[in-house]
Amino acid sequence: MPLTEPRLTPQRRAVLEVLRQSPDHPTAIEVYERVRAQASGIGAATVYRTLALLVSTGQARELNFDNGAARYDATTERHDHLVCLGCGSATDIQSPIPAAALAEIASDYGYALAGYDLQFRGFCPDCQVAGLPSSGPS
Amino acid sequence: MPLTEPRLTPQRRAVLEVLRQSPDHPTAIEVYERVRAQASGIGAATVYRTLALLVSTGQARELNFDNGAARYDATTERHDHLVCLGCGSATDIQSPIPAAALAEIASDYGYALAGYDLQFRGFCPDCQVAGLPSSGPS
DNA sequence: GTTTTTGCAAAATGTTTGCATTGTA
DNA sequence: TACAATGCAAACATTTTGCAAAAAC
Repeated sequence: MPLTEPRLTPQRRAVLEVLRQSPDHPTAIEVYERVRAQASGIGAATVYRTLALLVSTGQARELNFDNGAARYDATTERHDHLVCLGCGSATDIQSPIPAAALAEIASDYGYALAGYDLQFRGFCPDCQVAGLPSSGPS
Repeated sequence: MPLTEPRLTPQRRAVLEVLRQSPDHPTAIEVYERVRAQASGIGAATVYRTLALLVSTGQARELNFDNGAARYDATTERHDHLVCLGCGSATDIQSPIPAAALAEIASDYGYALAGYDLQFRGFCPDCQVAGLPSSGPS
């Protein structure tokens, strides 16, 4: 555990920059590749460590859409996601759940709620079109 | 791809049995251990393959609460989960999102919705009590 | 007897960690 | 000069896969 504030090193700055410029919720390895593509050298372990740091300091969120790699989001305000079953893209959307519903669930089960994660699954407009020709009977 | 129906082998039956007797959403390895504990021999790969088969045939659901191991649920009707941040336990709950809200999302974003996953995070009653003494300032 | 299923071990995947080196207040 | 941060490689955890042996239709 560090005794001082975490430093904003060039590597950390680059990771945060890339994440903020990435609306597509990249994985750690995608962040790593994008940082490298933008000139500066960085190790994969540093990317993992930096992403964990950003999450722990509230500057990023970790997303778990499936059991593949974790994805990261620089949008830290509460929001939900539409995840496409065709192309895997994830779109930010606003939650349709009223806060009152949360409080009710909490009290019903004696839970102290900290938050929730909500993902909708389906096919995005592009994949609906693309899927039509090949989805017929074989 | 098999040309015939999947067979209900003893191993597959044991996996399904164990899962149905497990309300705690076990991981693949936990299912593996429980099947082994109940006498019959089975390999881990068979458990993974069987769980995937059960999910693909609609007899089980795969849960992704965090980026650890996937967890499995023999309750296939739509439901959501309360996940405890203290002990990791997961409780089934009913909190359906109104169909009207789903329809609105679909039309707003042009998605063909297939479903959604909703997990609440918080502390279960036991962990609220247990957490109090040790959560003070250090 | 042909096809499916199993089980093991190896490979693949995603992430974390040990540690020597580098950077910095 | 302490402490923090990096980068590499090794370790780790989970899951998938290749393939020969076993089982089922």
